[in-house]
This record gives sequence, C-alpha cells and structure tokens, in this order.
Amino acid sequence: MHLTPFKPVTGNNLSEKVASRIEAAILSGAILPGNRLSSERELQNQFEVGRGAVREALKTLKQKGIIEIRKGVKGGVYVKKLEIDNASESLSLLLKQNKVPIADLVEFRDAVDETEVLLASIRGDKEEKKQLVEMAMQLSELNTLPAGPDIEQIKAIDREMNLLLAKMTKNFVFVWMKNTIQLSIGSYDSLLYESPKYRTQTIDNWINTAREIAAGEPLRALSLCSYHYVLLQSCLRDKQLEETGSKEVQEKKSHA
Amino acid sequence: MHLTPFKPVTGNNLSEKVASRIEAAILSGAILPGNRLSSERELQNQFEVGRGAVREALKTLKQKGIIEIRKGVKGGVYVKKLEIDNASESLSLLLKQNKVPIADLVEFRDAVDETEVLLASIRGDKEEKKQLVEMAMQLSELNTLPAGPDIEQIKAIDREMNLLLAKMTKNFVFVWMKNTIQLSIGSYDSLLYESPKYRTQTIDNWINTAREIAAGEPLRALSLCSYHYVLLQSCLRDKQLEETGSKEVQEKKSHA
DNA sequence: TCCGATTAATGGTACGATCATTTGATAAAC
DNA sequence: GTTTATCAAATGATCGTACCATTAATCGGA
Repeated sequence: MHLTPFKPVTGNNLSEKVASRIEAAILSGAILPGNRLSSERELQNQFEVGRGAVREALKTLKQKGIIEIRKGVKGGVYVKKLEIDNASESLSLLLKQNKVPIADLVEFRDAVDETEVLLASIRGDKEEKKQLVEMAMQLSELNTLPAGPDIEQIKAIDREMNLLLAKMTKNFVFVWMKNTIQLSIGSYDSLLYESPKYRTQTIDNWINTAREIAAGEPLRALSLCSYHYVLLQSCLRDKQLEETGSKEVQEKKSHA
Repeated sequence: MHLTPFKPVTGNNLSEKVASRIEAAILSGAILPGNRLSSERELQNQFEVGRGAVREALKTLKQKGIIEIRKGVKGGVYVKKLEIDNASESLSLLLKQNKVPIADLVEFRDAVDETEVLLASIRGDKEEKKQLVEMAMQLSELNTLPAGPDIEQIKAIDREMNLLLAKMTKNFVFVWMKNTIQLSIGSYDSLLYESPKYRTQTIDNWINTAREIAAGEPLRALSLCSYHYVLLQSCLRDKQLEETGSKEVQEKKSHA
C-alpha cells in the first residue's frame, strides 16, 4: 500500500491549498518523477475535501507541467519529469526545482548584464542616472553606519538598483529577465553583502559603475560590471569550500 | 447585454477545449484586458457543458495568469492585464500577447547569442563542432538545388543549428532561453531566408561562423555572429518600409 | 441626504450518478 | 500450451443539484 503523506485541509480556496500541498510534496523531492501519487478518489479521502476541489487542484498542477494524469486502471496522478522542453512556459519553475546549477545562472546573468550596462549608459535618462548614483551612495552610507552596516537594507537597495538598471535599457525583455533571475539568484547574490571581505568591495564597485554609467562611459562601466562577477564567483568559491563531503555526494546525485 | 462570442463545444477533454477557446478569444484581442467575460453559469450555457468543466478550464487559465476570478455580484471572469511583473512565470505568454516589441526581443537575443557563440566555441565537443559545420554546408546545398532553394528545409536546419549552438554552451539557461525565444522570434528570423537578397548572405555567414567556432576562434566567430544581426535588422527595416499607413496607426495605438 | 438592512448574483464546495477508457483477469478457441 | 476474445474493476471525465459565503446593488427609514 501507499503511504499517505497528506493531512486533511480546511479553509477557503481549498483547491489552491490542496494544489500547494501536493506541489510542495513534489518539489521537496518526497515523491520522485515517474511515481504515482494517488487516484482522485484517494486524494479526496486523504485531504477530506470534495472531488471537485481535487480536480481543480490537479488542473492547476497539470498546467504548471509538474504532474501528468492517466485514465483507467493504474491511472491517477503521476509526477512528471520536468525537462527543459516541457518548461518553456516557466523558467522560474526550473529554477525552483534546482534543475539549473547556480553557476549556469550566474554565467547567464553575467552575459545579460554586460549588454544591460551598455544599453543603460546609452539610453538611460538623466534622472535615472542621477538616481542610480544616489542609490549607490546610499549603499556606502548604510555600510558605514556607527551601529554597523544595515545588511538587509543594503540588499534591498541592491535589488532596486538592478531593476532600475534593467529599466534603463528601455527594453522589456531585459526587465522581465532581471525580474525572473532576481527571484532565484537573489539569495546567492546577497552572499556578497554578508561577508565583510566582499561587502565593501562590492559597494565600491557599484559606486564606480554607477558613475561611469552616469558619465556615459559604457566601456568603462562594462569592465566594472565584469568585476562584480569576479567578486561573486570568488565569494561562491569560498562558500563551496566551507561545505562538507556529504553535500558533495548530494551534488553528484542531483547531477546524475 | 453581452455578445456571446462562443459556440457550443463537444468532444473529449472538454475542459481543455473550453480553456483553449477562451484563451484564443483573449489572445486574439477580441476581449480587452479589464473586461468581464461572463459568469461561470453563463459560460456553462454558452458552451453547453457542465459547470465543473468550466471551472476546470478557468483554473487552467488562472494559472496561466491571463484571467482573474471575482466573487459576488458583478463577479465572474475578468481578463487580466498581463504585465511584466505578473508574468515572471511566463515569457512566452508575454511574447504571444505582443506585449514585447519585436525589436526588443531581437536586441536581447543578440546579447545572449554573443556570449553563446563564445561559450560554444570554447566548450563545444569536437563532434558537435563537426556537426555544426556539416549543417551549415547542408544549408548551402539546399540553397543551390537545381529545382530552386528548399526554404522550409533551410529554416528547419537553421533552427536546429541554433539549438545545437545553445547546447554547446553546456549551460541549461542558454538552452532554455533559446527554446523560448525561438518559438516567438522564429517567424521573424526566417524572413532572412525568404528574400533571395539576404538568403545567400545569411547562409554564407553561418558557414563562416560555424567554421570559426569549429576552429576554436571565439572572437572571429563573435564578429561574424554580430553580422547576422546586421542582416536581420536590415531585413526587418526593408519589411517595415513595405507596410502601409494604416499599420502605422495600429502601431501607435498599441504603444499607447 | 445618508446609513443600514435586504436581496440577488456569483464563486466555492460537496455529493452522487453515469459514461468512456484502460488494464488485468478469465474463459474460450485453436 | 498458446492465443484470442470477453468480462470486470479501477479510474478519469462529465453532468446535475444543492447549499454556503461573499459581494455589490437596492431599498427603506432616520
């Protein structure tokens, strides 16, 4: 028999709660791709909800591309292997499932950012450029507070600067891409601000980059932007060294 | 009263048929963002299906982010304004809705392709490089057939070459991005092959690019890749000149 | 005029019934 | 014994009805 990893659910928006429960179970890896979850009637009993709610939840998950539904005996809900081809609708889903090595994402953002900096320094309004420099200076202030650096605030402004930079390109695709990547990479990027070693360097680099962009010096801004990634990769390497052997085994497993 | 732009639906997978009908009506622009579609019970009558089927269809569309559902009097299905912020889940949806000027997309792909070519020439296997060159030669052959060029086949191989190039980067994000962009930009890109003026130039450029990649000359490959976009933009400009004044009015309207 | 109660429209949920599809088992034919 | 045809059970797909909660318009009284 199956284990029943679900508990009853009550409340409003039932079908969405059911959907998020099932999705969580799948994304957490508790149920592996190709495995059968249950039939609709079984889920109905496990969650103690009506069958309509179950079916609506499954429709949502099917649209997301993470489950497959089969008819007949041995039918029911099956966890789908999420491949790049299936996921053309959703990059963020691929990222959530850790299907994408973080190094790949960093590398990609590097490529995009370089052009972004070029375009921003060419197309950005005067006001936008002014604002960018001001935000960079704010970073510096927040880093030299008497009570110590306000790291959360620094991260927030870093995020805003990134979005502003994308907006300055006047190109929707860059804005969209920045939004999506930021959601997934943000936590890694902010590592730079948690270590004192990198924080000051990163902020100084932001200030210089913002000034070159404001001055309309795209090529200088570009080389400074590249330095941001030198810092980030160095920082990530440091973190990796801290990790234990058991994590390495997990890594190999997930790559297989 | 409302018009009822739907006809009854019969057959299997009813809810998906209903969903695609509604989606088509929305994406075609027949129903504008912010407008109310109908209530569930109205849709049930219009499509002549059960209410469950309607609700399942709506769940799918809600998950896609193109509709919004409101409770109470004046509740029902409303077409959602698809903004960049909402759409972090789906770039292809933004593209389908023509929210993104094609020039933006071309520019973005240009930025990505440059790095892609660099990485491909550095990381590509020997076999992949060999295959790339062979495919480029195939393009040339297809262009000089006695019976005239086989344009459809040429487009198909162009597509395959693009995907191979992305694969050669050994970076999932580039592969995903190429897949997504290809779906939307493909039709524009293939304009290059429809005009005799550009077709031969584009193919020759592909051959040279493939050879430089195979030779491990990333910088030469890069400059050739850029030339592809010079050709594409020139070609798009030609097409735009052919368009009439009435289209220009539409353009301005959609930009407002 | 303004505020509160009423009412009607609508989504959310549940339950039950029927049909079509799929798989496995059983029986019949060779 | 093997193959083929038939049947049965599990399951998704769909429909219908009923009831509750929410929402906005309407109506009536202060």
